[in-house]
Amino acid sequence: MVIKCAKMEFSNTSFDDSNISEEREVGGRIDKRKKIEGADEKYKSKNLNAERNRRQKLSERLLQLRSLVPNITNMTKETIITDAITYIRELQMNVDNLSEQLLKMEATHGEELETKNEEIIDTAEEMGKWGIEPEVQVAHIGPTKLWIKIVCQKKRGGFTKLMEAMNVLGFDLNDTSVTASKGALLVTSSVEVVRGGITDAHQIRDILLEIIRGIY
Amino acid sequence: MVIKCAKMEFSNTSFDDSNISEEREVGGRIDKRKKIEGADEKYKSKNLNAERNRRQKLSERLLQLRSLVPNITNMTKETIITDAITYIRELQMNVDNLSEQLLKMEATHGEELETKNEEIIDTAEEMGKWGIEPEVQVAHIGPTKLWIKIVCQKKRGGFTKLMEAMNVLGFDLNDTSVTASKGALLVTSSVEVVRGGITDAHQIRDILLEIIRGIY
DNA sequence: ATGCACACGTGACAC
DNA sequence: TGTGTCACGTGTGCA
Repeated sequence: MVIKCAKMEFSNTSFDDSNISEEREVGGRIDKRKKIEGADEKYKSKNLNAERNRRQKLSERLLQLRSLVPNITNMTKETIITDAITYIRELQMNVDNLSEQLLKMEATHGEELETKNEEIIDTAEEMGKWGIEPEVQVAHIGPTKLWIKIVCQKKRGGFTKLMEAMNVLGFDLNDTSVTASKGALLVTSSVEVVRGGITDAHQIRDILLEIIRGIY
Repeated sequence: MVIKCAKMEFSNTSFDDSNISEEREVGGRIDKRKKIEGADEKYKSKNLNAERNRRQKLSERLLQLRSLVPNITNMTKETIITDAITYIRELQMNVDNLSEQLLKMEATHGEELETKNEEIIDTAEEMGKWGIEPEVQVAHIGPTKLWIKIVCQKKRGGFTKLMEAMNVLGFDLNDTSVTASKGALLVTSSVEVVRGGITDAHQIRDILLEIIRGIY
């Protein structure tokens, strides 16, 4: 394989290469090739500048890529690309793991909700099977004393929420009896209204209805 | 800038280049430069093969990088690197978003746990302030009838868990009274043991103690 | 024909 | 000394 000498003979015009004909920076190094050049400057390849621009752009891109990759082993071209490859693989694994964890977390949340819904369905079915209907009764048994009867679906934490709600309403529970049976919760309670709490029976009934509806 | 013709004259030995002197694959294209070559083969640069290997390795790396990036705009070297850069940026943003979401989710979970712990501490402090101690009493009031008294910290869902546990133990709750006060929960219940459930009072007491400890 | 992208072989360095 | 990396200027095929 031989390249003909006649075709290789060339020269650059002194115009656009005047800035680099004297000294050229090449990756921090100085290309002193000009020192062995002859004096004849005649021919210039057409795509010389194009090739220079192409090389420059490519080097810039390579530097950009270099700046993106944190793990640096070497400054050489090949290692830049290799590091970029390993970094991309790392990032891909990272994304996979994270999305997997996120999916699991969402799945557990969905599971919880699902089991809760199943519980509700179960209790609702059971209540319906036994002809038990949600019910709230409120009756005055004194100026600040109330008798309350609640029949609702049995649900985890429902009783506690009911208790908290009644505390917030300003009810002081004197005595409470709870019976859980057939998927339903029967609560009878004698309460005393304190701190200017609500005393109107109908209003209390509506509020309690809202509460036991809000639980589900 | 001129490169001397004498220095550019060169040739390759027919040995290690015999496989490529006839035809060379260059990126899917065929380099037919050999057709204009002369017949003189004398000089070979020392690092010719080294440079060839270097270029080959670099091309391989570039191809690897190419295979990793899904979004393809062009097959050119520069676009390969550009696409890789944009892809890396995408992956980084992806990782950031995912980890942020994960952090938020974990934070909400941690919040819940924290509030639960705060609740426990509060009830424990309140109970201690009022001199209320956790307590479980079990007494026989018939062959298959038990009277149970439980004093424990008030905790969301604790009562329901207690009920479920007693259901699992084979207890049928005839009547139950619950009083929540001073951060404590007082439960008195008369239950009937069915389906060959446990009837030994001490054993039941230990189990109930384990349960109310397991709740927290 | 014109521009573009590429591989090639080479000299110059750096370690 | 050699080994490896680089930029360079080209030749060549393709759109």
